[in-house]
Amino acid sequence: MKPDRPKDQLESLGSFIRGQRKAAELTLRDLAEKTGVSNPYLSQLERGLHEPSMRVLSSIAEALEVSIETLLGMAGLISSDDGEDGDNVVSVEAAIAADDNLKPEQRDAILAVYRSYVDANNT
Amino acid sequence: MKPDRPKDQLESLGSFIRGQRKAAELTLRDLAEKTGVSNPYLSQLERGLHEPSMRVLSSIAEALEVSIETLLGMAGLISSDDGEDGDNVVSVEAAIAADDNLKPEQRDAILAVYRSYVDANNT
DNA sequence: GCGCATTGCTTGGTTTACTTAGCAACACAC
DNA sequence: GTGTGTTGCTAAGTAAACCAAGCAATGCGC
Repeated sequence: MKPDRPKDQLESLGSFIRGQRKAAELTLRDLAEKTGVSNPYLSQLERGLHEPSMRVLSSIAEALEVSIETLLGMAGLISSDDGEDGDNVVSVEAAIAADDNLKPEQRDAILAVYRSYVDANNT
Repeated sequence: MKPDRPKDQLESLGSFIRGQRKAAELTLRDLAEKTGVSNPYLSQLERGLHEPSMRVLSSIAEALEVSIETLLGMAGLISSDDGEDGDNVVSVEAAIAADDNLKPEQRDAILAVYRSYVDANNT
């Protein structure tokens, strides 16, 4: 059984968002406009009543100028784990995905090549 | 107007997940069990038909042993900044070299593609 | 040939994220 | 006092995430 208490996490995420919003002297409607999320929903998020989607969360992160990792941490989703590097399973896919020397379409292309190889070898 | 291309992002996220799952030699049902997400929904995610919630995404990240940042990157949500640069060239090359799913000639081919991209972008 | 197990996928429904319209409370004018 | 303009919030509905059940296809043993 997982301890699983997303309730507190959502509340602290909400409080954090509210704090950041107030610090930036934004109203709910201001933030709604900047994020493209409706103000009533933002209100509910700040009170921990809902779990926002990635899209909403990243919009908020951008509007409030905090990193999305910070928000994810508050939501308890990045929590403990491995963030660090070291020797995590080095996968080609992960390395390519993380490589900012590549343009998105180049990433897709190279991944497609890679996958086609792996696929062919597995079948 | 936003360029609005969540479609491609979802598809590449899905492809990436599928690639990682295959690389780990897991079936959809295996992954479903590890993540607590139903296998039909995973199937749809891998085909880019839905945008997963943070909860689902982080479950998948954990099960596949990739960082959630990587998945967010594939989903186009971590987009811009994030600093380090330079030596992920090394890591991509290292990852390809260490990948025993690839045959030697496939390794060379993929490395050639990768280097040509990086080269083109740097000049 | 006939099972039967395992693969990925579709269908139909439940739950939950999210929006649009609107309300109560506190301001500052007049 | 009665506006008008804010603020945050509630209510009711729509859209989308997510699940349980089951189907078609492939593969292996008989």
